Amino acid sequence: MHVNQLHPWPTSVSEAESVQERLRLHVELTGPTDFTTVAGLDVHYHGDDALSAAVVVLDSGTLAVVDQVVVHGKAAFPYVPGLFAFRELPALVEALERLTVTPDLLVCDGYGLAHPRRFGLACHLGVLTGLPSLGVAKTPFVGTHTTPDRERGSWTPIILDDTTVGRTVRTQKAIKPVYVSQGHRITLDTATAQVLRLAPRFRLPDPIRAADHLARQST
DNA sequence: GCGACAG
DNA sequence: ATCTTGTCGC
Repeated sequence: MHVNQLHPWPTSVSEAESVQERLRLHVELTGPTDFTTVAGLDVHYHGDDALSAAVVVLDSGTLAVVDQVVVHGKAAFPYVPGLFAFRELPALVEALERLTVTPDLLVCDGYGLAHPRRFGLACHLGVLTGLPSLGVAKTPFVGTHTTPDRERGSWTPIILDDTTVGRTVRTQKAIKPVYVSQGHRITLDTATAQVLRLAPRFRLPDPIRAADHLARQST
């Protein structure tokens, strides 16, 4: 698939923050509710700045693998909370470009709207590709929230500056919740429903698990 | 001011 | 994220 090229690559924290402030204006918070194929994205780090970026496309109904790509590269930015996306973006974009199919939804490992400038990795990948996207994180990052009930499917809002920016979602009974937020061209209801549908058996959605496994195995 | 801070 | 041992559960 084709991905719009990244704008002048930031070389400082302030430049990276400017890129986020500019691109965030393109985020759309409504979109389709159903998807034929779904891509999971994840990155595995080795040593200093070496990394493997994996994308696995699954059939949305059967969860069978349709296509997969691994790219080996280097972190493109130092780790700075809030600018985490700049580390993995070039490798993930290259992996997406090498896909033979265009997925209908990107399921990203990290945050989307639940971000200090409302523009986490999931938003960034969504805007660059033009595809619907959502973020699933394993730990809280910004905002306040309460604990959801222990039943699978229960959730609570994540609030930042009096605005809902995501949800804690219990994907399995009595298992730690995940933190879901919108990326691009998707509603929070749809993002929540998709995460639950894609995580029928484990804490994390199958597309992310598949990408995680592929990135690890590729070492 | 200090610590914490997606991966 | 990674490092590494221990522990729990299928």
